[in-house]
Amino acid sequence: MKDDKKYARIFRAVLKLVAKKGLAGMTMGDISKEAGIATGTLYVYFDNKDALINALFAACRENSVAVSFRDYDPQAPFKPGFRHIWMNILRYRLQHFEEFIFLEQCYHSPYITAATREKARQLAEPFYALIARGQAEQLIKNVEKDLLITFIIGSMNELVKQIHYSGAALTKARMSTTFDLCWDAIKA
Amino acid sequence: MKDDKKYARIFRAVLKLVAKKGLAGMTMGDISKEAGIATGTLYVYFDNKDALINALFAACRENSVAVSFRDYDPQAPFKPGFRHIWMNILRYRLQHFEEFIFLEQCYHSPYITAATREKARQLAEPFYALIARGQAEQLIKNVEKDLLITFIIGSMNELVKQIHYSGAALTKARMSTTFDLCWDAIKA
DNA sequence: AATATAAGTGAATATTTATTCGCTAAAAAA
DNA sequence: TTTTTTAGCGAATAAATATTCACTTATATT
Repeated sequence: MKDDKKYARIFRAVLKLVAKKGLAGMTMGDISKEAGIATGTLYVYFDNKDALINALFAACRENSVAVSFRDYDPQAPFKPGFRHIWMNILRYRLQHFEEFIFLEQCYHSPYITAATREKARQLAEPFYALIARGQAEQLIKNVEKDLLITFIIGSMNELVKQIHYSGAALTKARMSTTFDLCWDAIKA
Repeated sequence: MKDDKKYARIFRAVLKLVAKKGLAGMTMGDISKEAGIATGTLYVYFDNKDALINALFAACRENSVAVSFRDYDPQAPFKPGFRHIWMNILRYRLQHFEEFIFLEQCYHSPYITAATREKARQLAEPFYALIARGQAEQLIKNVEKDLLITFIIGSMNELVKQIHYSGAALTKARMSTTFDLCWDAIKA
């Protein structure tokens, strides 16, 4: 019986390796060694390297969305709700930096199939709904949602990298400051 | 005598291939074929694949900074000057999307050596100086420069990708709108 | 023009890496 | 318990890829 814990170990190994060597430099041998299993065992769990990466990508994307909306109360006023989600995302990406980098690497990689990509795109729906609400309440600029979302996510992603690599501590003050940048950009 | 035009052809081939197949999927054979030269010739111009990629990375980084400040008048008032630079960057990245993607791919790649990376970092100096001026004139929030720069660049990069992939035309109106998002975020 | 030096070639080689396979050990079914 | 099925192994194989090299062609030097 295939072991769920083994899937987890393989995934963890891949995340660690991608952060260190990039999708390019990571071999199946590296993965098996890092996971503490035989190379052949990887092929018991996955058809090949592509399948492995696609499976991990899908899992990470799904997880990412779930985490974003954790403890979000749709009844609460817009701005605190938005702030809560924004903080969720920032915190999670910083605390699971390897997962974040893996996703980033995948977006422009030929490993990810069109099908996997399309699934990932659909997961963005809740974010569009969120922005739509903000615009309906006239709290957010009436600008194309695509532009707003990319602006929000893009600035955050780069901030995550900057904070991580600079080794700066993520104080509450710094989080608030960076959120304010974002909010001032999009507020009506 | 080594031919400058051949360097250019090799570089152009790499940019095209990376956009299509990623740093990973691009072989030396691919490059020579795309550039219309023999595989061995690549080794006349570069020691190996790593050296080739590092050289192109350095060239692109330098070019990127030069382009950013093209026609910038330091005597002009801050906001129009900043806007000019911002537009330079956005336009260039959209018009030279392959170059942009190549740089993005390199940042997290093991191909890029620590030395190359350090050189690239130093090129960012003019941007820090620009932000410093804006803060001195009290036009820009008094927030850590690192955070501001990553915010500006991060949001722009994601916008470039979004616009490119959505196939949306880059109208003047859309450029103005996106600049306003950025300015509202950082203005004092 | 003759000679020397350097660029250009692409098939051959070396290396790296994904994948397979015969086997053993464990787990499930009978 | 015996049998069957499945997980796990890692050396062996196959495929892909970087790099070399003996040779040709072009360019510079005398």
